[in-house]
Parts: sequence; C-alpha cells; structure tokens
Amino acid sequence: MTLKHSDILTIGELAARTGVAVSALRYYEECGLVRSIRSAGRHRRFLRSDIRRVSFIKIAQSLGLTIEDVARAFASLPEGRTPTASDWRQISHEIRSVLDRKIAQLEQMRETLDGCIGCGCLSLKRCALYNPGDQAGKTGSGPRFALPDA
Amino acid sequence: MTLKHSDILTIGELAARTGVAVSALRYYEECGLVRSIRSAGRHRRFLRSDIRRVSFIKIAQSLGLTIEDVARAFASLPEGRTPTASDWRQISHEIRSVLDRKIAQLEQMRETLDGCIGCGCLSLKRCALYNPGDQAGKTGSGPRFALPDA
DNA sequence: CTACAATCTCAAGTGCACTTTAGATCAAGC
DNA sequence: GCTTGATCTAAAGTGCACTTGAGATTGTAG
Repeated sequence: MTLKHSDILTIGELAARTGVAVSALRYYEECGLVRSIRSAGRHRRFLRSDIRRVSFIKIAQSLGLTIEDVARAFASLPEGRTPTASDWRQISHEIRSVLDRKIAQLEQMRETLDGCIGCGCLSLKRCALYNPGDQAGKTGSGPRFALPDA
Repeated sequence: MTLKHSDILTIGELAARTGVAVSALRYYEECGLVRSIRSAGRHRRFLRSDIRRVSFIKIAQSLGLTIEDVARAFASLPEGRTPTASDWRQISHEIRSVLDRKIAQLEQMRETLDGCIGCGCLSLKRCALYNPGDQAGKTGSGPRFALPDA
C-alpha cells in the first residue's frame, strides 16, 4: 500500500482541516506535540493521522489542559507512535478525571458561596471561601488560602 | 466617631491582612479596583474596608473572573462607594450565575466526552466534542468549534 | 539623629499560548 | 520563465496578572 496524495499534508492543509492556525501548528511542533517530515525544500509535511493528533490537542485544551499536560499525556504513549484508538481511550479517561476534579472543585465553591451569600462577612479570617474546612490558623504563620491548585 | 489607628492601613498591612502581594495591590489600584489616599510623604493609605474589597477580588478571581469582570462588577455599584453587605449579596449572585454556567459547560463536556470515549473517531468532522448539537457544516464555510466562549 | 525597613515610581521581565513581522525561499499555474 | 501564493526561520509582540529591579524617598525604633 503506497502513500496516496491525501496521506501527506502541507502545513496549510493541516491548518485548514483542523481549524488551527499555521503559526500554532509550528508552535506545537516546537513544543513536541506534533512531528513533521520535510520536503526537498524544507517545507513541513504532515501525516493524515496528525489531524487526529491536533484535534485531540484542541479538545484537551478546551477541557483546561495545558500544552505541558498534553505533552505528558502523549509522552506516556509507547515511543511516540501515532496514538491508536485504545490510546485515545486511555488518554480520554485521564482527561475525564481531570474534568471530574474541576467540576467537583467548582461545585464545592458554589456550595460555599451559597453559604456566604448574605452572611456579609467576607472577612479573610472568617470567610468560608477562604478557609474551607475551618483550617484557618492551623498551618503556621501568615495567610494561606484554599484556592484551586494554581 | 474619629478614626482609630486600625482604620487606616499601610500597603504592607493591607498585604499582610489579605495575603496579596504589595505589588499586586499597587496593580489593583492601577486597574481601579481599589483606591488609596496618600500620606504626607506620598505613601498609600488604605481603609479597613479595603480588606473586604481585596478579599472579594481574590474570591472572584478564584471563581474565574478577570480583573475586568471585577472592575465591571464594582463599577455597577453606586458612585464607587465602599460596597455594603447588600452590594456584596448582589455581586455574589452574579458570580453564582457565572459559576453555574461554568459548571454546566463542564458537565456538558464530560457527557460528550463519555460518549466519545471508545468511539475512536476523534475526527474534526464527526467528533461530538467539536460539533455538539450536530451543527457541523451549517454555519458557512471553514471550520468552527463549540468551545467555551473564549 | 541615625540606621534600616518600608515605601515610592517607572520600566522591564515572567509564563502561557500563541500571533505578527520581516525578509528569504519554494511550489505551482499560466 | 515568471508571477503569485505558500512556506520558511528567527525574533519580537500580545494579553493577562502580576513580579522584579533600580534608584530615590519616607517613616520609625533606638
């Protein structure tokens, strides 16, 4: 089975098919998220499978993962191979748990906010939004907060 | 009722009481989120009530509001007055609805992701994560996405 | 009165995820 | 062959929310 024309894409074609800017694709390559081979004239050539790869990057990002996170996920795959369907499943499950955590965090905040609305305290020492679980004053000196892990 | 010493704070004191860096406080002032009066030697002096104000900024930020968002919320208060408890309630309600939207968005994504795990398509044209509600191809030419309103 | 800490202003730097610019090279249609 | 558009590299710029640095001034404890 030889390569059909449509198995090889220029950067512009990949951009068109993924909706991602050419400059962003070059940036992804720089970050190691995608790889390209080069034409005689040093132009990038991508594989059809990179459409999936780039799509996945965008999906993961839309779920709040950073480029680094995505890079780590990809790195966990055997030897930089183009991910198979079961690899996608694996990564998708990881993303789902990230999503779960984010939702739980927000729900927790919403609950606390509900408790706070109307209390009018909004004092750092007493506000539950700052001191969930009544931890204030327990962990050494100076202020500390229970904000989402930044 | 005259001003007690503790009603006036230096920037360092405000920083200590809110856990926000001095440089951040100066930045907030530059953005119009807080106001200060000046001492004879042009040092900033804050009011006790600014502790609340700054606390609120941090809370709002932790819920995903930008400085701009907070500025808008503050601007909606009558003539830059120091917010009353009922003002806080008002803003808190606005923030709650922001929170509601965020949670709903993430839950929607999680649901879609669940549907996608295992389907292995991850193709831009067919993936539900990109085309929720089967909108693909409806809205003119070129790729478009249903990502969170950026 | 004198150190020394705190504060001041203004400019520049940081990190993320890109975009933009500039100037050069390549590929394709006529 | 030539023109036009796509692509190339490298460097700089963008926006957010700050931080850091430099050099000057102020405030306060002893």
